[in-house]
Amino acid sequence: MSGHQGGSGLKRRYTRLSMPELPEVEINRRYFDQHALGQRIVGVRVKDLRILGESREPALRRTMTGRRFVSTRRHGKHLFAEIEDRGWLRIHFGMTGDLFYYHGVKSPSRHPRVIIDFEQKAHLSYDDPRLFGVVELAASPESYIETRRLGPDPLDKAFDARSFSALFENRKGAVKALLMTQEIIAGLGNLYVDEMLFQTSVHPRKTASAITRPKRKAMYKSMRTILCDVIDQKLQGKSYPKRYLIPYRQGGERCPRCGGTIQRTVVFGRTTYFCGTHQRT
DNA sequence: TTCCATGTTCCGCA
DNA sequence: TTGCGGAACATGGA
Repeated sequence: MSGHQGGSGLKRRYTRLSMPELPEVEINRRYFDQHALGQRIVGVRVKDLRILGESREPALRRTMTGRRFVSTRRHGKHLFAEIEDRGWLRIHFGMTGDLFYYHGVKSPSRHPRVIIDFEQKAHLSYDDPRLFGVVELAASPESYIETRRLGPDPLDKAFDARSFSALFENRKGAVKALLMTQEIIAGLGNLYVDEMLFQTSVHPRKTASAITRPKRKAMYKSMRTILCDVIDQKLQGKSYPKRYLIPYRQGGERCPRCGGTIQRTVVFGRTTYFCGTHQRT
């Protein structure tokens, strides 16, 4: 993972990040580190109980109040924050989750679901208009990952090209389905799966096990590059790098790589964009 | 008003 | 066991 400090992007607010996939969760993790770590928690307010997952509100309040967050971790699209001597808080951002740190009485954000109060009127708000996210207590990241059988994180140092390639063995389904399945690899979402297939000229419906070893290696490199570059670009407040598919997700557009036509279809139940010319079956 | 949405889970079926 | 399609969740924006 790119370990350097976030730039001006971490000072963003109060505009939303785009929908949360791995890069957005990583940016939120650094935002959490910068603003919430080490501060004493004086209160927890749950504005909508539907966001809580397995945890109950009194348990959440009791566990966190009077404590501090001492570290964070990210695995896939899950953010874990360690509560001193009390386990962990897990945040999943769903489709529309986001974090806002602010001072004062009134939340500047529009859909606060859980607000963590710190000393001196500082607050961290978890916002989520669509309520698909989850904020709950967890024993540890490891236990959660094991219980949910989550696959490796794409940016984990120990997750190398060989391990990535091994995921394709005996998989008869579409490569897009493989990459989207969190139990196989945890953290890739619709947008970035389409992007890495586009950049490596792989058709989203191609049978995973039929993809050659060299191609898998290229996909691995593309995956890491895309995720790291997007994190860096977004931290700098920039848009997507040149020749990315992402800005062309409307269909009928010209492919920025080969001039072909960008097609729209559905794979694994998700809207899928690809270039009909250079991404072959 | 209708359609769409970058996530996840569950169910039925092959 | 694997794989796939569809529905459901809840809300806002184009």
